[in-house]
Amino acid sequence: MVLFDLLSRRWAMGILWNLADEPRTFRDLQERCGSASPSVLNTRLKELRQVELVEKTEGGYTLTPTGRELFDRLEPLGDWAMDWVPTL
Amino acid sequence: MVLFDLLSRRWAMGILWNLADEPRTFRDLQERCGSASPSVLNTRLKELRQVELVEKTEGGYTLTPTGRELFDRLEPLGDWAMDWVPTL
DNA sequence: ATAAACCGCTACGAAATTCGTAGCAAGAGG
DNA sequence: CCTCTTGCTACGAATTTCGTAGCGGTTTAT
Repeated sequence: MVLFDLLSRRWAMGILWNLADEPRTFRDLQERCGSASPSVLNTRLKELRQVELVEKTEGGYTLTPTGRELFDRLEPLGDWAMDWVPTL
Repeated sequence: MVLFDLLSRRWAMGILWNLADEPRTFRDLQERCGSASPSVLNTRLKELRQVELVEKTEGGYTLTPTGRELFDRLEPLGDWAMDWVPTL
């Protein structure tokens, strides 16, 4: 599964998640992703841009239309997680 | 995000995906996950069992009810990926 | 009963990924 | 100028994953 392989790289899902609301700068993303190291973050952003899920605009990094499609499928998962985590 | 952290470990999603239809043996899972090394596979299974998403029965490894709930949210993502991948 | 095959899993060194920190070049503002 | 912020690179250390070998146990075939 190509997608799973891509998403299971560290911070990949977190990036998509944090770009959902509004464009974010590099450093903004960094903070929101538990202070991910800039090298990994940059690598991940390159990968996500290469497959056109994320793009860079003047406002910062943001989701492409395709990226948003993916996010829409990712959101239920995140929502479900909110209810699930406390049960641990 | 605790769930994202868990799922973004190698093979985690693949395991859930492959347990969806029927219980699988250790070695069966191994093949289906692109010949993941037994050490990682075992580590991942331990983790997934610890949070009770997966359990071990006489028939092999299988999803718990909670695991299935998660899978139900994961499936749309996989389905979407099928349509998406060709566009690369 | 013995061999052959399959099972779950451990061991362990090599390879790849990620982390953490430091810091540079470029642009904005004072 | 000087300072601040931003995007990003560098690089060694720490962690994760890989690949392969193999052990002990159970079933199947001979």
